[in-house]
Amino acid sequence: MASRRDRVDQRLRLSAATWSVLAERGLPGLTLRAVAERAGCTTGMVLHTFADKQALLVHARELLHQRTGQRADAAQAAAETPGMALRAVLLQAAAPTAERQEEARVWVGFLAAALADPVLAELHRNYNRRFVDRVRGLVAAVRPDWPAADCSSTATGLVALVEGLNTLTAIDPATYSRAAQRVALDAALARLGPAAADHPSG
Amino acid sequence: MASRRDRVDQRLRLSAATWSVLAERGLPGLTLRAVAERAGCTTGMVLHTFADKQALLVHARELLHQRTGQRADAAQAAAETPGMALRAVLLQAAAPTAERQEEARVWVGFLAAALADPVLAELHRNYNRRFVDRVRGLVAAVRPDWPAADCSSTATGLVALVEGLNTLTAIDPATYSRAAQRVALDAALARLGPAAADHPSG
DNA sequence: GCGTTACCGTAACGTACGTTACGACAGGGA
DNA sequence: TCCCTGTCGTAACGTACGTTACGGTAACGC
Repeated sequence: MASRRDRVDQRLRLSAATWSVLAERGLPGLTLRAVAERAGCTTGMVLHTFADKQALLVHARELLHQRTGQRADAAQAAAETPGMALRAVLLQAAAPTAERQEEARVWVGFLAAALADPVLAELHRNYNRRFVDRVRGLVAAVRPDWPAADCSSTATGLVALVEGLNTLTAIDPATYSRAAQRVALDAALARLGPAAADHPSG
Repeated sequence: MASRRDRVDQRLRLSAATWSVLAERGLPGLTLRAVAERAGCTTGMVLHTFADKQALLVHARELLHQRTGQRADAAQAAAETPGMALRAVLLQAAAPTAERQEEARVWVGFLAAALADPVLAELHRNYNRRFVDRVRGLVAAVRPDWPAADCSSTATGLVALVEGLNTLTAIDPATYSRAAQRVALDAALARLGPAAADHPSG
């Protein structure tokens, strides 16, 4: 066979371009032509790498999940105690750095797309439940004395809070600043007792 | 002039149809033709009532705000204590009745649209800040001893939680059931002291 | 009753979309 | 070297969109 270019790298670049366009132009601006232009190629190449638009969307969605998962892993691994790990994981999921703010916009875009696309909806549910599981595990580590049901409900509540901070930050960063997010998160974590609130730098 | 039909009623029906289509087909499915079909008329009539698609979107967005505001007013007025009012307002904003679940989907659609449309974004910010103000006032009524800054941060946190419950319910009603929402909300309200948690029926 | 005026359905226009077909080109195997 | 297979840019197709122009129609003022 001839000129076997790096397909994996191409898929990655294209889905990153998808992401970039989605963050900048929103869901209506996400067209194959815009993605191709952003990636520096043509729509022909895009549809040679992905079967159709949905395949591109799905891959970009998986990429988003992969990145958030890796960052959560890193935050969790760097923490010294379960309480700090829980706080770090939640904070990085909601923190509005410039890069994260772009991710929040992309997240909202995929959420809206998922409302009309069963495949994306299934992905979204799976990824979110995985995140809930992660948080539930950390909650259980912080409060081993709690029954499983309490850990579960606490986890869903914390995830909902983070999700809400995410979406609200995407549309109104002025009201939902980084400081406001931290305060809201620490207030929720205070319910877990002093162990979770025990953090050095704030 | 001739046959002065009820323009106000027409605008209301059309924006309701916009809403209905948005809930059912999502943002990509929201076309003038779909709205016209749902409203039982033609695109010509739609564009005689509204100047263009964005005007229709704006009106539908205002209608959504109006309905949520009215329901919040009702919940607040029916409560006997400030604590119960706060809980009722937050619960009705997050509660996944069938009608409310449709509203949650519409809300997400408008949110995604606002990310690419400055006019809708401005509306969204204003309406959300108004809701935060409402919640802040209720928090201050429940805890008059708290400084304003604490009431403010508590309000933003509660709104973020409700918003997160809303979006997550829209995409995954199984995980975020009505019961799960109530538990998460009551857990957050418990931070305000026993006054807010004091509710008769649950 | 008739002219006028507003209303709204019909039909078309231009554009942009996702997708497809085709041709040029470049790298291995004989 | 020649062929052959895979790659990707080009160009077009059909469709659906937002929007506009136009004509018929029904109600008021006189």
